[in-house]
Amino acid sequence: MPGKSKSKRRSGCPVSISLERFGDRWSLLIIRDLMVRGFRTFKEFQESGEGIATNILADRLQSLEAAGIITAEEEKTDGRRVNYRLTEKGIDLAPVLLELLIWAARHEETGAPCALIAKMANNREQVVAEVRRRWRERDPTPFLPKFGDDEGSDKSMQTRRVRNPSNA
Amino acid sequence: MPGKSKSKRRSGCPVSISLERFGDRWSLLIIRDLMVRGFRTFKEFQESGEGIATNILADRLQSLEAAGIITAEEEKTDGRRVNYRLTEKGIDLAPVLLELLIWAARHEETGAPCALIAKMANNREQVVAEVRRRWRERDPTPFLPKFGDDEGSDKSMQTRRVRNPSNA
DNA sequence: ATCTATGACTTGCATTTTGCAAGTGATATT
DNA sequence: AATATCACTTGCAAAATGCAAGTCATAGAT
Repeated sequence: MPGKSKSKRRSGCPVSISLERFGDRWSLLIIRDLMVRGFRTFKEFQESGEGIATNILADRLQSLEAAGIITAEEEKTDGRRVNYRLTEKGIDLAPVLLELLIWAARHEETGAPCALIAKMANNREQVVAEVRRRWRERDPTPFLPKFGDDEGSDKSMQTRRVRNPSNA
Repeated sequence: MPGKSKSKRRSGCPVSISLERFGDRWSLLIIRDLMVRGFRTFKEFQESGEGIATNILADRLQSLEAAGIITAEEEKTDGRRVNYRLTEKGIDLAPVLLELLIWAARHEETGAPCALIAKMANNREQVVAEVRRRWRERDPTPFLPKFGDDEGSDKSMQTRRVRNPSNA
């Protein structure tokens, strides 16, 4: 469980440390939803469609908060509701998510529109800058849709594979 | 266990699919060692210092092979030895690893030399190109050292934090 | 003021995955 | 033939996970 046991590190390698933070199947999905889908509350994550269990969700939110990647604060207008938000440390994961997205779109059968991915792959800096802008200005407009969860999304847009535009 | 159960996908999101492939604490470390440390054999991974158990190592090597990220082939000169190597799908993870490295070096206390990380952050394309070149030409020279595993590496080189050179 | 609904968690418990120690079998070396 | 090495397997206890069912503190309606 990432961040739960504050045990010793396996090594000083940055990659290893990163994996101790979010080397599980859920943490980065939560970060993704916070970053590009405008999610803020427990409920939204719970219903995001990936099927995370509530105990795991609660655990991960706490881990991420303890790691300084997200913050949790009460909504003033509704005392029941907690708003989660990425910290700067969290938003700095944007390039990681982007590369993960580009890789999978290129090598796996995904529900992501081919044209969109290609465009992002060719404008990484701009994509990251825009994501960052939305975060800074608290613009909750989703940056990316839900990518063919067998719902919504036009079938003709689904990608088979994206060519590698800058390989050698 | 990534890639073990060929169960249904949680969603068509590329990020989600990536995490199903290597969303655990070990897979990306194996890929890292293959990519930048010139590791080839089971033994080398086992002794890499992160302390992976042999059953997990065997499992991950199989998963990664099944996912088409690495190949396994017998050494001709020694029938016992298996040489693992990244496929193109595998080497295409270089940008992901690089971003993970940069993020952790910036936000966590790592054993990575500050100057080196800063240089890499400013020359991402070149770094990826060089890693790819070594892969293509089967150049086994390690690209990165072991990063302050409480051994080797000059203490004065250890990073505290790397400033964010391109943030706004 | 009470009653019902909602949002964010906890708890219990069965199932799965992990980590460690100890094999196993196929080469290679002596 | 004896021993060592390498790449795995197996057994088993410990930890993580998924699911269902609470709890608890607001909020809004009656």
